[in-house]
Amino acid sequence: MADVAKLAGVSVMTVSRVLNKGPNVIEETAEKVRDAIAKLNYVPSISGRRLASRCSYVLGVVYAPDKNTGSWITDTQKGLQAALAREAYEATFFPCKFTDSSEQQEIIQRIEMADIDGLMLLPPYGGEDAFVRRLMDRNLPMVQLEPPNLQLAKPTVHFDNRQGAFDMTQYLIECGHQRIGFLMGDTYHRATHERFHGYRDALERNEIFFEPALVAQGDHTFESGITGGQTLLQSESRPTAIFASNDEMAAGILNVAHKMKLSVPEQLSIAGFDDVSWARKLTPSLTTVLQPRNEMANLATEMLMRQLKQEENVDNVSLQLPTKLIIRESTGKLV
Amino acid sequence: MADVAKLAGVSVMTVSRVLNKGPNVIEETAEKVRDAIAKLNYVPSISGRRLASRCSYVLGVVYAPDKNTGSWITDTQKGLQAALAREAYEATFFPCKFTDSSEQQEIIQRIEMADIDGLMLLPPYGGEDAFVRRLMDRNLPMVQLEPPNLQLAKPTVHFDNRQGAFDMTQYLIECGHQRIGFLMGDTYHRATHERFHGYRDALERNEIFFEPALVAQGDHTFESGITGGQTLLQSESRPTAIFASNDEMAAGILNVAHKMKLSVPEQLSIAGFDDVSWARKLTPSLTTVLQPRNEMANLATEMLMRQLKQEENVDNVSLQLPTKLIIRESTGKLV
DNA sequence: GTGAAAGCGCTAACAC
DNA sequence: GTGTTAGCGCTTTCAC
Repeated sequence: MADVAKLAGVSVMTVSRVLNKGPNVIEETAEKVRDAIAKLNYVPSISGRRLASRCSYVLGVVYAPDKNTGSWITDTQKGLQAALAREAYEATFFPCKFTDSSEQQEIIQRIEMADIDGLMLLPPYGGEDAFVRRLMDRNLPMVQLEPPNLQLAKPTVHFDNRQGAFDMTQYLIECGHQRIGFLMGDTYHRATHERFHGYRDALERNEIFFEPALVAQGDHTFESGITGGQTLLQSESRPTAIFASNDEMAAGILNVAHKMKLSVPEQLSIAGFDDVSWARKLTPSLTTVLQPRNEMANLATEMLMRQLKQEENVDNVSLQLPTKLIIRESTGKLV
Repeated sequence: MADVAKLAGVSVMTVSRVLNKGPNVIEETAEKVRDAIAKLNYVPSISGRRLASRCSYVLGVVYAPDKNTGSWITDTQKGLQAALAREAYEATFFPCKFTDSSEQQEIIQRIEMADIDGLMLLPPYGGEDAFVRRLMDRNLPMVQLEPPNLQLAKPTVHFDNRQGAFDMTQYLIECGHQRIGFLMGDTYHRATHERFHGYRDALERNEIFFEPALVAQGDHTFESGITGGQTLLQSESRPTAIFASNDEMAAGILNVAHKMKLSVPEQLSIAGFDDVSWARKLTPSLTTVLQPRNEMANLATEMLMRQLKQEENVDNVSLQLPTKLIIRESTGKLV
């Protein structure tokens, strides 16, 4: 930078101002500086800037690679990176196993060491989790995506799961289904309850009596889709449609249906939730509820950024995003 | 750090030495320093270290989120993060669209700005690509994962695709198949040719005459699996098994088979390559070839690290990793 | 074994 | 509008 200043015949301060698009630089001077920069092939040192400005221009992202079997990470990264590129920020990732507290301690240490300006929490983190509370104590600007618990998690960006599930159930009913099974997800997660509510809302709206026997408990894994699917399909009064609380489980039910020689959707409709990247690649392709995850990450990043720049206090912001019904081949009228 | 030094009654230099596990610190002194660190809840500033040591402790990863429909990124991140955690390094990601050269210019700028110590290139990058060459000119330590072209890409870590494809074809033959279709991937990619070679090797070994009519051209997408599958299955002398050059395309063929009411694997065996995360969630679950991608990333990271530490010159290293046959439900004997 | 001095490349604060 | 001074928190170098 000193070289640039010398070549441009100005002080380093002016160079710095040009670089940061600061005010108080006359266009003519700025031009000279830019010329010098180009001539010297100068690239500013982010480390120097970080140290001097006490700001790292890095956002941390905490996620659980093993739990996020959906496209959470990939989708999130897309939205995140789009927002970051605009602001010349970077991201650094903290993969967690989401298991024991000794790991939590270690992650917290890594986060502290990493020198980040803000933190983004992906599911299954969030809410009242001891882990999150410890992070909040560090009072690092933070935003939680689709947290398991909404109350204790502001600021947050989350989906309207209830409406999404309502839409799906309503659609299945309109297809002529009256006996609609529901495969629940992990009960500790907020979205699970919301989706179940949406399902019940739609039944009620259509004056269909809710039958507990049509509900099975899963845990969001493919395997639980298989066992849950078996439970529901082997019962005497088998449902004509099953709505699974996520795509993984729906894939498991698809597998069960195949083995029971039930053709989908002619004899059984199957729907999922999430629209993971491979939902459309299943056979038959899966009807599901799209969560605009990259948009979520984009918005969350912007929120974090506004907070960092002190443009806005977002402590109480809780942004809710709509979902979208994606109708594919796995659902339809009974034949 | 100055505070720690004062409290421990030593100089900052000694604190630094303790932190970096440097030599020339008597255990007793080190203990005092550690106590002070604990008492003050001190966390060293990575920015200060970076600036002073002219080393960022960050590795860059270039990848194409839209092209990597498989589990490349997720798997790679696992292996990468495991290796990084050991070395107290971080990673920063550069998502690319892999399209026009104006984007390439921009990415190169972002890479320069990012102040990274080394670079890891994920497919479809690598080889003789102009983009890569420009990166190499920066002479930043670099390692390429499964590059499209091996010759111009050292150092590299890649899979033994030919052997993997041989194993799969051999297995299909042992299942009793004689007419085995092959769905090719993008021809610009090295792995495509290797897999095709492996397929032909196995045919030859078993004295099965190679029939060009049994080969269709795809481009690694699900859609090309559908069109390719249709081509192969609508031909008069339809194959009894199809080996697709990746899982995406195999999923497409599965879809075609379903629509043609061909039961898999009773009437048609279908195999893929890659073992993406959702291969086992297809119905029937997909027989495929596992690439230990996280191990690859782990090894690549270590190579890069050794290079950074000048422990080893890896300029000519080209590490080849074995693949593994994963037999699931989509293949079997003809019924 | 330990410490003092200098400086990494930048920006904050203020002076002009 | 622009420059000067000081210092961010660490490591390097060299002296002791």
